[in-house]
Amino acid sequence: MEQDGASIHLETSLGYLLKEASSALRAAMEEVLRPLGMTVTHYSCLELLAQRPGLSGSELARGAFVTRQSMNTLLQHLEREGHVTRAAEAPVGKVLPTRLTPRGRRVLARASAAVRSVEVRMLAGMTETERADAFRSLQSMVRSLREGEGAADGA
Amino acid sequence: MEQDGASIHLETSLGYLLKEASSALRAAMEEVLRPLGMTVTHYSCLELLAQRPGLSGSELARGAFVTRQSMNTLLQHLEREGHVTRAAEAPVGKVLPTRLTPRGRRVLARASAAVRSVEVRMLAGMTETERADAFRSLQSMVRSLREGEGAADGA
DNA sequence: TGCTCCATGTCAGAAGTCTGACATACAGTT
DNA sequence: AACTGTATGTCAGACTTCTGACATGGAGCA
Repeated sequence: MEQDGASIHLETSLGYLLKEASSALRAAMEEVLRPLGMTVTHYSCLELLAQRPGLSGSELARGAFVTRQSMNTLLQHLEREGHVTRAAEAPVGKVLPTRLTPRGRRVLARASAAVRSVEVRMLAGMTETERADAFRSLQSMVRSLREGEGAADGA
Repeated sequence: MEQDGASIHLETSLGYLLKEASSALRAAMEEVLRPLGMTVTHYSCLELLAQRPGLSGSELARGAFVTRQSMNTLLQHLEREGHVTRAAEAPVGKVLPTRLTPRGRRVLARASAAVRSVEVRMLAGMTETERADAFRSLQSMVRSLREGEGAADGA
């Protein structure tokens, strides 16, 4: 409620601000997705599949920024609800291609519109310059962070 | 790994990029925090308390971008470990001020250094212009998203 | 004063995500 | 061909966070 601002270097931290922005976006997305019975991860998975049909579970996990175990759980859920289909046998290796069903496509259409409205609102409050700056600097951030990661987990 | 580029508008979405950057930052932070036995939320709470002693649970929750229920759970945990102390009685209203213990301060010092190294790495990969651009545009994003939050009209 | 509205702290249960572990499949090397 | 390394899918269990609900304390107003 009351910011003195003086001693708070969290307020000047780019990392903190990034988290704040991401949190605000997520909250806004969840707000419009909830009436549709969907979560953000849910939607991300479907959107990914719409744009790149046949993605594997692991690829979807990377695209949605969760572990492949979490994505596996989600996929089982989505398959049970008839939103996606997975090959019973792997055509090659162990990779199981996943695809949207017509029903999944319908659900996604509504969700996509809802999410788009959020992104539109976000962009509407920014100048053209700010949008370009945001894109460039965020890409730079990702690049920097990925560079020195190697230590812990693979890939 | 390979972008066909044509149909993937996720790659040009500012929202997706924001999520990607945030995810990369979070992963990098968790990687350096794990050896210290801390999580990001854990650290956020302590850092908040160091900079604004006496914050209430709800205020901490907002600062760490979690629900007050989650923060409550975390605070009980932190109190049991002797990292923070909470007044048994509310001096005013129901608000329970929380403070760091000397031990909490020591733990935070190490965590803070680790997190700072991540932020330094992130900033090092960006030009001075990019940093300023990132700050300005992210603030703009947050502002836009917060504007229409309560009014989740039936868009 | 009494009433309404809002914020806080907390409990309980549900849901989601993560880590750890294992078996399998392919590529590259020897 | 055999071995090593990497990647995938999956199961199991633990942990974290969330939603829902309730009681309490204070501010504002009739």
